[in-house]
Amino acid sequence: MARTVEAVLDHAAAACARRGAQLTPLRREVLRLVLEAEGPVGAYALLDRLKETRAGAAPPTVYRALDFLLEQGLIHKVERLNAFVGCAEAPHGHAGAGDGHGHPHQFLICRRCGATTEISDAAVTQALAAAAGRAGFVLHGATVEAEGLCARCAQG
Amino acid sequence: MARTVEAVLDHAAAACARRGAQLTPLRREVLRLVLEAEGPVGAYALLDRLKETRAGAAPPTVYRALDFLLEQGLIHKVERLNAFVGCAEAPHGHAGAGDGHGHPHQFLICRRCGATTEISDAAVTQALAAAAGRAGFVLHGATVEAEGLCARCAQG
DNA sequence: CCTCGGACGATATAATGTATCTCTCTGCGG
DNA sequence: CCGCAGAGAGATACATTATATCGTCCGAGG
Repeated sequence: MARTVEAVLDHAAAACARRGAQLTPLRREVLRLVLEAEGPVGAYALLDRLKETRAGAAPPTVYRALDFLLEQGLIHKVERLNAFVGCAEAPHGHAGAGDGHGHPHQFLICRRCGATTEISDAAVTQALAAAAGRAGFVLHGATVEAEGLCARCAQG
Repeated sequence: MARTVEAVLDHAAAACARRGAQLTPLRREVLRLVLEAEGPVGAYALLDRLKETRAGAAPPTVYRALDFLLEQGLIHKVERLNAFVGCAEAPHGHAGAGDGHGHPHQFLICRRCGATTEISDAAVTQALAAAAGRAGFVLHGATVEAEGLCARCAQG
């Protein structure tokens, strides 16, 4: 897994460079922390972890890095949790499309175990686009976060 | 408009009573403030307004009332804005269904003027249910918030 | 060399949300 | 009438999330 994360980081750095942005050591470190987390992580949890290697880290340190990573489509914010997760599709490469910054995606959030799964369902995206269009609304992006029980928790 | 709000409040009180809950004067006052607001209102904006008539009001005062109103399906929370709006369908009467607490709904949020429109699109709801089912996910509710330009702002 | 802009450090503060404890009111059984 | 249980609400403190502001460093380009 550690190797995988490093590979994703390298890939992310290359993707940023292609767009004229820089995945600086700090930003890379924050991205690593997000990717290494088991699920969605809060900004202050990241800050605590970041402080282990960067004593001077403060809230803006983390938020600036997170903003950058969001813009680059490398992470997503889970609005219902005020937390962040790595983008499941970032390794496959894509840039600021569909969501203003990022690709169309949806989250399935388990209320029992907290597991958060990213999906990218075309039917949902299309249905929303159609509904918005019907209202004369020009769609730039959407937050779609489902709550319920994941397959594992639903069985138990 | 004032008459309309009062009518909605009376209707809401009746709906609560039917479910064995009470729309107390405090809760009614908070609901009134939400309904009178032009768009989504933050909890602390409500608190400030509430203090005009209830000097002792504190954060828990507002949050408890908001929690109650959410449970009763009389208001919704807009996660992207950390703000609250009256439920567009509450006047027509419905109770905690589809969303864990509330009916399935979606928001269209204008990034220019902040206008927030509630819609209830069956195709979106169904597409999301289908996608969740495919992942073995038991859906309880969903937050669907689109961002873009409302019809008015898109024209200008 | 200069200076300009982006990234980052550092401090402070704002905004949002909870925990907890107490008090009061109300209805109800003794 | 008394006292009790439970909901609603007051009050303080705290926790969490997010932003504002200012200063410094450093590399790119003139």
